[in-house]
Amino acid sequence: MSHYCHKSLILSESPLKIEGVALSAKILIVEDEPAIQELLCFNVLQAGFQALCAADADSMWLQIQNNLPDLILLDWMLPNTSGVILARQLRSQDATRNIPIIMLTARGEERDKIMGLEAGADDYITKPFSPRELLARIRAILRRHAPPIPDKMVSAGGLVLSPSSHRVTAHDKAIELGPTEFRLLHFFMTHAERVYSRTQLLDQVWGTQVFVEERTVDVHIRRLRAALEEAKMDGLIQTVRGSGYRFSVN
Amino acid sequence: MSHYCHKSLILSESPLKIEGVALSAKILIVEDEPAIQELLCFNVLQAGFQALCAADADSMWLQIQNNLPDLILLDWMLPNTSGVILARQLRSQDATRNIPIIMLTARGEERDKIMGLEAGADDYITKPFSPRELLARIRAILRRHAPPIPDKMVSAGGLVLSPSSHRVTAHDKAIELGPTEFRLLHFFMTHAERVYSRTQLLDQVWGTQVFVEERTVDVHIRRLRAALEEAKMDGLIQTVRGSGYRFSVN
DNA sequence: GCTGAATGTCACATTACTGTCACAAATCTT
DNA sequence: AAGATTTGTGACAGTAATGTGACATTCAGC
Repeated sequence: MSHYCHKSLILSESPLKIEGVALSAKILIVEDEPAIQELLCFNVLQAGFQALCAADADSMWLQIQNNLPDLILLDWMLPNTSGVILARQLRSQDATRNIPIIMLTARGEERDKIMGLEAGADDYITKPFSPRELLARIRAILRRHAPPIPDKMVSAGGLVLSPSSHRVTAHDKAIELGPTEFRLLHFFMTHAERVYSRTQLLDQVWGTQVFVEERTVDVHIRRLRAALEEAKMDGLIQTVRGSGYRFSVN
Repeated sequence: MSHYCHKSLILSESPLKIEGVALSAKILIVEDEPAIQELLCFNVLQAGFQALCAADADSMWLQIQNNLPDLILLDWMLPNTSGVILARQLRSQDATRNIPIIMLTARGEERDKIMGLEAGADDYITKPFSPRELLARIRAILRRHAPPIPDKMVSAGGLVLSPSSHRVTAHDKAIELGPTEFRLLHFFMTHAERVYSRTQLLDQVWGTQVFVEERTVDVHIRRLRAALEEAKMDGLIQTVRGSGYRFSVN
């Protein structure tokens, strides 16, 4: 019989979001083996998600009817049916078409994996798996399938930067930037008219974990300047000798 | 049971600030291992922060209720729970949502680190760590989360000087100054209508460590005058023969 | 394993700033 | 008025800060 995991209320207090991943995401676990179901459930809850459980196809559909999940963990082998078939069925219905599926399979053979993916799974994971790996996959999938976050577009000095699409345009013309230069420009655009030292920029753009030379900032500033110059957007980043750099529309 | 570290009053005497970081910041240490807690506490206090300690989740919440910390050092492994879960809970409450968290983890694996960050930690540090590293991280995080210091704009005699953007303008027109001239003008604008000897200016603007010729002041005064004159701002700096210089709007 | 993009680092080039001097100009003293 | 003292000014060289090209390494994707 289908049932909520008994722990499902512990951690699903508030629907907060971190980095675009809805932490309160509902995850439907479809797995007939009780021990494994329990394990999955525990890990999923531990990570702060809501967990719904089903042991067979019927209870799965029941759960879905009650409560549309954000992601489905689907066992390859189920009583009377298989995960591949269920995946096909899920994909064929409008309501469930866009719910990502992670397939759980005991067999490590390449062919199975491919078949699972062809059947419509977004990812697969082979048993035995580490909780860490499982959760990493879940997060990755959720992140990928997250509804396009209302994009916090930033515009300054004729530049338009869209964090979600990772694009920068000047006069509707795209500017190609590497990841670091993108973050650097993003930071500058959201902190214009203020001087930042190399150390501050390293903290803000690179993070505190990495330790790179301060002069590396100069190099990236140069690369960013070069990219902006190519789009005829010179002079936006000014050097303040002895202090650092400043982004300014003047 | 929760408790204040017994040394917590020793070093938290004056609420001085360095580089915009409030040194009197309250840091909550959540760590069950007594030896490590003691070590953390000691280092944190040594650095001039206030330290609060908790050995488990309950005492953590108690501490928070009593005294909202500015930063939380959170152990990855805690009795009955984990730092990841606590981090999520902290993030889900309005009162604690914006308190930065540094995760302490014994495991060096990349995946754990990433998971810790995804859980809402702002930074992590792997045991064993050096006190220097720990404090560097703490300062960096505090610096990053510090409310942007309101820019202490200075204006006098038609000039506007903004330390944070490192700019001087006269009638909305920028005036280009070198570092020393900038500091000199900043000092004058904040100490107008008063005569300063060359020695005093050297102390205030150059610092007491350096030893340069007194006449060097004259040269910089001249350069500053030239820059101001170019912006049609003459006569702001007057020579008081035999005594020094004075900044005055007349 | 190969390939290409991204990145960090270095060495070297270039620039900006600074301090000092010599001398000119101004101001004071007698 | 002449000399003494103080300040203004232009030039210059040394130095520190920044710009720049090249290179090695890493890493994902194939």
